[in-house]
Amino acid sequence: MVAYATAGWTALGDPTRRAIFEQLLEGPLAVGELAEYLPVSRPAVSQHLKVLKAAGLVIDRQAGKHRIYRVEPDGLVALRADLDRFWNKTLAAYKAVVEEDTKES
Amino acid sequence: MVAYATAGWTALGDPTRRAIFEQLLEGPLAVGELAEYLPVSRPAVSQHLKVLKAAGLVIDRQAGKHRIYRVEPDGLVALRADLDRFWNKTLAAYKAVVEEDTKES
DNA sequence: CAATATCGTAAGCGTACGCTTACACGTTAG
DNA sequence: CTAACGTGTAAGCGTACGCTTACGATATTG
Repeated sequence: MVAYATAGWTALGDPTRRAIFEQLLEGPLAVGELAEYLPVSRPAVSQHLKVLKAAGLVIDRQAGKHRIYRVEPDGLVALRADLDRFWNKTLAAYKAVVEEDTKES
Repeated sequence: MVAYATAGWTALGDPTRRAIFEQLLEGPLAVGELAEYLPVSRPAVSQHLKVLKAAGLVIDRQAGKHRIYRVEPDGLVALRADLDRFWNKTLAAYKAVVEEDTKES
């Protein structure tokens, strides 16, 4: 199994979703509050939250009339797995390049 | 400074670019060879490589008629910095949640 | 029960963007 | 010098997708 955080990469590929996610890193917020920090409408935030939730990056909780969103580690774990794999393979490639350069003298 | 790998996130946000990048993780390739692994045309690959290069994720080297692309660590370093920040803040948020739950008994 | 608040979703629109075809440029070979 | 190969880029097209407005659903309040 190679494991891909396809949904995660796609989710954080959008600038507005990154902004939403970064804001939630500062603490849980309701959708309406979240929208105040952003230059887009509340429904737009709702739609982005749906994507972030599907990627396991946020989780929501009903609190009276409000729906509180907060960050969740699951999606980040998958992204870290991918990124670590990228990193290790990149280093291996670099090592190969260095050895190749050393060989020719 | 907060540092954002904006270009990196956007670059790897596209599935085709991720496929290109993953292929390059297996070793350096020319544009034409790279295109053989993918369901898109060679010019499309060229355009994606331009984006990946701007994000510091790949680097190119002229080799005769061919132009060899290979992965580069710079872009990954920036992504790792962002992801580590996400991770730390997420853990801190979780810690706060646990303490809050412990308080109420 | 009516009224208000908070939110999700449907519908529709506009634009960014990923793709292809055609062409231009540089390099190598004959 | 011509021909052929490998590639980048311009032009154009089609569609995915991010956004807004309008509406429906649920939960609290009076």
